[in-house]
Amino acid sequence: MQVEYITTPEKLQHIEENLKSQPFIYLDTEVAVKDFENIDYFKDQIRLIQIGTDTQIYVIDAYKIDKEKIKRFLKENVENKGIIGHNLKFDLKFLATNYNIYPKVVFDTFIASKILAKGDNSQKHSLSAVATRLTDEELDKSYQTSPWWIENLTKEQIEYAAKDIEVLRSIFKEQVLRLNEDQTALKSSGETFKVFGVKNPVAALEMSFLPCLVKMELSGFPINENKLQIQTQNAKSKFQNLYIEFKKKYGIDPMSPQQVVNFLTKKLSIKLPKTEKGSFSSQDVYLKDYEDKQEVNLLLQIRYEKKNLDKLEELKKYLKEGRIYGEFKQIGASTGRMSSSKPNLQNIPKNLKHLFEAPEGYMFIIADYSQIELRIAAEYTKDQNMIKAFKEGKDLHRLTASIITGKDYENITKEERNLAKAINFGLIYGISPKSLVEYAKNNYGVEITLKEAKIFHENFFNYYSGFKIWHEKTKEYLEKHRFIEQQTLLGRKLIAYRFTDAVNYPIQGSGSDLLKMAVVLFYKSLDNIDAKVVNLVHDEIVVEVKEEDLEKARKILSTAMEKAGKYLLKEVPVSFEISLSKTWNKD
DNA sequence: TACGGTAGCTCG
DNA sequence: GTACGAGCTACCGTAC
Repeated sequence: MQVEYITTPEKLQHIEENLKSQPFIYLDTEVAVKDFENIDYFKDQIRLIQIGTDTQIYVIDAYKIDKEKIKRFLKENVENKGIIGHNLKFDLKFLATNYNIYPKVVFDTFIASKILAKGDNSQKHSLSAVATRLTDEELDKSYQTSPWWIENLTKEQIEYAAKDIEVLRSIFKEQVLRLNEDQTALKSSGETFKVFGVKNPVAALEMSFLPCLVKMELSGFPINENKLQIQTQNAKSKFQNLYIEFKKKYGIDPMSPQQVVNFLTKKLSIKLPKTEKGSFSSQDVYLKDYEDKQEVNLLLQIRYEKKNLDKLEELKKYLKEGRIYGEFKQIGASTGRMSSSKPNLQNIPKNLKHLFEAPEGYMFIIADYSQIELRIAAEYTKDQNMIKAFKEGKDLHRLTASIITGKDYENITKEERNLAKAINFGLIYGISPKSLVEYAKNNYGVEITLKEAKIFHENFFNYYSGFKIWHEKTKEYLEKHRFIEQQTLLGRKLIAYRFTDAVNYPIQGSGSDLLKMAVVLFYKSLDNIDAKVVNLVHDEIVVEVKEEDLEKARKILSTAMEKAGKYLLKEVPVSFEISLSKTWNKD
């Protein structure tokens, strides 16, 4: 292993010569983080920057060289090259905050590993786990959390830092081979594709998306701090008062499921259904029928206030100067969807969305794809009736309502439409008539009998026969082979063992392909416009934009969403809503 | 006291 | 025969 430890500006200048001809480099950083649970991307400092070519490894000590000199070096030798690294979101965030460096062409072996796992959750994707799986090399990660802030690093620390790069080389090469084996009908293009020799369109998309995600995390999501504080105080006193009232009146803790169940069944003689584990369940939906009892009413109120309070306090934990800084996993679900945490910005209750507010002089553009999963399902199953309906711009829920009830399209009631909504969504996931009864009641407040559910189920499949065929084929294949390898519209491979997963994964996965592609296209056309994506929620994009750029940004976003839709869906048109608003609540 | 599982809630 | 994907909090039993 050829390792050079770089501690002077002269040495730094010297390696520039060797880097000049490299179209891409391997990169890793070590950061002086004392508490890995609480990383501060804005305060913590990069200690080492490891840069590798196929023959050389340079370990640059950021504590020994003037910051401005390193910055200039990175600007000229790193920012515009292809960057290969493992879990690059971490390194790119620090390069941005420490040195204002934003590479655009990247290949992340962590993301590649997740793509290659095809949705298998049991696989681990740490650098050492990937090394073990793909190469003959083993990696000792025990130095990862060693003290990277001490003045003179040990020889072992430097060697450890360099070793990561060495492993990276073999992993990258093996991954490119494996990704390229997996070519699909759809061809990809773009810089990422060319620089790294990657032909896999899913990899190309994910790698292009990564720098967008870095920007989004660093941007944070603006919130009205004042409103947040006041609302938290209100929620707190409201909850406390109700909590004390309940405890005084009934002598039990309303937050203890056990005590609540005992109280409801013994004292109020309420019949409760069982949970999966066989204990009684006191879920809100089962208590709705007893709302007129004051005990139940108070309990439901307490739960509602408690949820609000929890979410508000969770938000406050991650508040910094009027913005919430959350984290996203780029591939958080096996389907390819993102997930969000610390705090979770993808499950903000509707009644708290108004707190998110663009700062003075800025606005939000809120865009979401309409009935996207249903459209994807139509594309996927090639169901002619559903495709036709979407082409004609029909209200799909209303159409389904008329199909299952046999009534005219024009005479469908609100309740019937709600029921159809339940069926449309349920069918995507392979719902059974039995579950449909529950689902319709719990989510749409529509009560039907099992017999009715069976009829609706049958009517649905008879009309949307493309679905029936697709479901049957999938079921048959699964019975024969035990598992099935599905594919999203972009070519993301997903392995399913259960029927419900087999019909759901490609649809949910295609939705995530679509959203990511729209974001990538948006950033590509943005030029010098002061706009940035501040949140992504599966089928929704929230952009913060300077008021004078509002119209331009709206147009660019609209074009991006349309283009992504046309690229992925050939038979079914996409449709989306775009609204301009000061808060996350659409005005 | 620490940890993991479960229930219950939010979102798509 | 089974609707899908996430994350967070609180409770509660178990292990130390």
